[in-house]
Amino acid sequence: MLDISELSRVSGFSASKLRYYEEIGLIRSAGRRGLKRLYENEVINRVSLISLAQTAGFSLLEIKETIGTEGRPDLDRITLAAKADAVDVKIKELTALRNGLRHVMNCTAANHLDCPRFQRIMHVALTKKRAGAKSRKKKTINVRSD
Amino acid sequence: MLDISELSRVSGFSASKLRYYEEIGLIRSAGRRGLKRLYENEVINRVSLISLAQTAGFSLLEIKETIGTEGRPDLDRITLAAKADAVDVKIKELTALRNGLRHVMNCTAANHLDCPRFQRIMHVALTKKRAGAKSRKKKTINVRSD
DNA sequence: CCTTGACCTCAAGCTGGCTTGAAGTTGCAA
DNA sequence: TTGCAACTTCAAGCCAGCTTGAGGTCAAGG
Repeated sequence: MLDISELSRVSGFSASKLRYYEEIGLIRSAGRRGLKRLYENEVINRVSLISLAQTAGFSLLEIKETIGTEGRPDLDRITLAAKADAVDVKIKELTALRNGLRHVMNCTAANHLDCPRFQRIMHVALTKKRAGAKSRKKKTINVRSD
Repeated sequence: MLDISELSRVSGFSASKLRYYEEIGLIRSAGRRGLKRLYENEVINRVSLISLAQTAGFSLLEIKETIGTEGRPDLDRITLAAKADAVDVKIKELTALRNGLRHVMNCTAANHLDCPRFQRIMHVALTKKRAGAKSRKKKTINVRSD
């Protein structure tokens, strides 16, 4: 069992962040010693995973829905599959972005964004990003023409 | 040349977002017709790239520093290389995350986060994420969690 | 020429994800 | 027993990244 300062040190999360996560149900303390929270060792894995999922761009709410509340491990295959696919899409976008950046580093074109080679590298990602313009559902929320 | 509603439709960005991006110097309008902004076609590539970079987790400020203000294409190799490397790290993390999620889908362990196979899949990413916390202290810390 | 509505500006508001601060409680060492 | 550092709660504050609203302007169609 860890107290909050130990968990903080081991995980790299501030104590306030850990309390906040507990408040919103992302992690759970196993009990108290007096007032003080006690955490099980498994929580370390959990916060690492949370951190990773944040890197992937998921909101805390999405993360909660995906990895569930601790102690209630009924992870839904469909949700998991959807998240895995979403991550996969992101991997492809980031790969294009990385390659694009690496090309630009060595590109002598005046305006890199208009360099044909750059555009070819980014093609899939860019056109996908643009494709959301109609029937969009995700991050850039429905665009009312005002 | 596009007006803001055309750019909005084509890019999937709301008009207010486009105005906001212009305000903070991320994009530029080529001029006005009366009051109304006119954008060059290249801006479409730019906003797509911005969107991609956001997916990669960069702040608008970082994006601005990396891709520069339009018309001033002095992209710095070192900055670009650093960003490309950062993206590369993220790709590796996301790959671990995706594989982890796909494993959990088919894993029958009671608590997935403690499943050894899951942990092995995520190992590199998880330990990296944890590395921010120096655990060089006198007291014996039981970081192992399985 | 007049209307219309798509644009404009500027300030204020909102959400997510925390941090900070004030004030209270407690385990533990002396 | 006392002292105090380390915790606690709860409310308020902060930043990024937008959106919303009120009120103004203007170019084009009737």
